[in-house]
Formats: sequence, structure tokens, C-alpha cells
Amino acid sequence: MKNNNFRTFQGYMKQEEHLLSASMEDYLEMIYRLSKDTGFTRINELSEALNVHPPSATRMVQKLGLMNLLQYERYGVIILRAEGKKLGELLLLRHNIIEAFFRLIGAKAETLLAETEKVEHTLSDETVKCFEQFIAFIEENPDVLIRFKNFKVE
Amino acid sequence: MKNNNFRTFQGYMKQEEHLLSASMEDYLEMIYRLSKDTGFTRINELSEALNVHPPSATRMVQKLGLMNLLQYERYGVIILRAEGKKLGELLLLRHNIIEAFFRLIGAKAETLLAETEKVEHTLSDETVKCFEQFIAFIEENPDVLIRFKNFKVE
DNA sequence: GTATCATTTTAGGCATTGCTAATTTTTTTA
DNA sequence: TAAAAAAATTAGCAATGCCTAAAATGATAC
Repeated sequence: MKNNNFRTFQGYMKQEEHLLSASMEDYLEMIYRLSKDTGFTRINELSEALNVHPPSATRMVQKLGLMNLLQYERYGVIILRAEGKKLGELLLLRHNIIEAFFRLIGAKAETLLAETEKVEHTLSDETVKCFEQFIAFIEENPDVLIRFKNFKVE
Repeated sequence: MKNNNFRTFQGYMKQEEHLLSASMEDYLEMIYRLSKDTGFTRINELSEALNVHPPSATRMVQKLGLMNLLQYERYGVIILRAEGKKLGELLLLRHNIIEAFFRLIGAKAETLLAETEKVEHTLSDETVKCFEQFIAFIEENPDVLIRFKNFKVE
């Protein structure tokens, strides 16, 4: 076995010149959700939504602030900057594509959210695009889905 | 947004009574691969295969040893115990299902391995089963794949 | 305006898993 | 069998991101 291409999970996650870690992506996506209507969110709301304790949210928000993805001052409100907004929107879009795709192929509803939240950090743009194309394909060819469902019953 | 079900990536990865962390799964899967023919492997071979440095492999192997997944003594060979073998086999099986599925829907060959290695730690058994069923479905209905490919061209 | 309450921050700790440097053990070679 | 080389271990550090406890700040009520 001279195949030099394997890595551990962490090895892969580091290797890429990922601008954002998985956690950063989670925070950014959630900030985008929460501030979509009102234009802002707060540490408390954010930490509750993500089921982390406030100090964890504070630290991450400070970090995202240093990266110029959002605007934040101590004890203040969290407002996405243009770049952060753009990323957040993409992240949410990606999330929705993956979720829709999993639903299509029959993933259990109970685990759908957790599944999507985990997977979304690990898929390449190309593969997400494949998911997207498959969704569009099924929309135009609903008979395929029916055949698949029948196949599964057997 | 009172939905209490979101978590950060790490939140999800911890939450489950996961016997094995993502890294543990990687090591176990690789040990299984490497010892499949010969019945054993070594720290050096393992660390090279996973692109980590030997001390990292030593530590993880010791940990897996404490979990009774493998048999190991200082400076010795690594031999999977029954439980470790069973898990390793399942992990490799899962890996292959996911890889085959991604290939089917058209994931880029260059990123296929990395993609699979990352995703495999984040999918539920049910979803992997969906992948498996889809593969079987396409095998029995190759016309669907042709239609999908044609659809993508447009 | 001050006391209370809620929110947020700071400080410090923990677990994981990677790394390097130095040491120990094993294997090979001469 | 003794010296050299290779392999593996130990020890200690780093980064990430979570936590708790205590302090600081802000908002509210009287």
C-alpha cells in the first residue's frame, strides 16, 4: 500500500486552505439566519440557537470580527459585513441543497438536520453541484423517484 | 427562531454516543486495510499510510488497544481483535459504498477520495443504506443514469 | 439616581489530535 | 557480538473549541 493520498479526518480538514473551519461555518450560517430579517443578532440569541454557552459564541464572534466578516463591539449587536453576508448566504444555500438532496434519496426525517449540519462542511463545491443537478433532474423526471421508491419497497 | 435542534459541528460530533471519534475511525479503517492480507501492520506503515508522524500513530494505537479493539505491545506488531476487525470491516464497507455513490452521481475523480474520507464520519447508517439502495437501483436501471447524464449536459 | 437583574466578557481549564526533539528499543550489519 | 541504523516511544507544546466561574457592563425598575 504505497498510496500516499490518505489522510486522517483532521488531516483533510486542515489540508485545504479553508478560509473557514467547520465551526466558523456553523456560526456564520446561523448568524445569517438570525439576522436575515432584523439585520442583526446578539450573542445570547446566537449561543442559544447553536446550543453552545455564551462565552463560546463571544470568542467566535470576536474571531469572525477580526476576519472582517462582521461588525461587532463589546456588548453590542452582531451585524454581518458584505463579505460575511455573502458567505452566510452561500452556506445557507448549500445547507438547503444538501438537505433537499438527502430528503430525496430517503434519509430519515428525524436525523435530516443533524446529518445535513455535519455533512455540509465536508463536501466539495463540485459535489454539492452534483446534488443540485440531481434535484433538478428529479424535478423534471418525477417518474425516476417513483421507480426508486418502488424499488426500495421490494 | 426557537428551534433548539441546531448544533455546531463539534456539538454534533460529541452529542452522539459515538464509540469512535472520526480520527479513531480513520485509524481503524486503515489498520484494517493494511492488515487484511498479512494479518498485522506496524506503526511505521500505519503512520505513512495516513500521512501522520509516528508518535501520533503510537498514541492512537495505544488508545485503541485500551479499548480492546486491537492487540499491541510496545515496539510490536498491531493485530486487530475480533471487535476491531468487525468495526474495521464495516468502516471499509461504508467507505466503499459512499465512494461508489459519489462516483455515480458524478463527483470529480480527483476529489473523490478526500471527499469520501471526510464524509464517511458524518453520515448516519440509515443514509448510507439509502446510498446503497440507490446504487442497487441504478444497477438494475442503468437507463436512469444515462438520462441523468444527458440531463447534466444540457 | 441607584439597586437589581440580565447579558456579555474575561480568565482559566479540559479534551482531542496533530507536531518536534530526545530517548529507548529493536534490527541490521560488519 | 558490538556498532550503526531504523523504528518506536516518551515528553512536552500548539491549535481548536468547548466548558465553568467570576467579573464587568448594560438595561430596567423603583
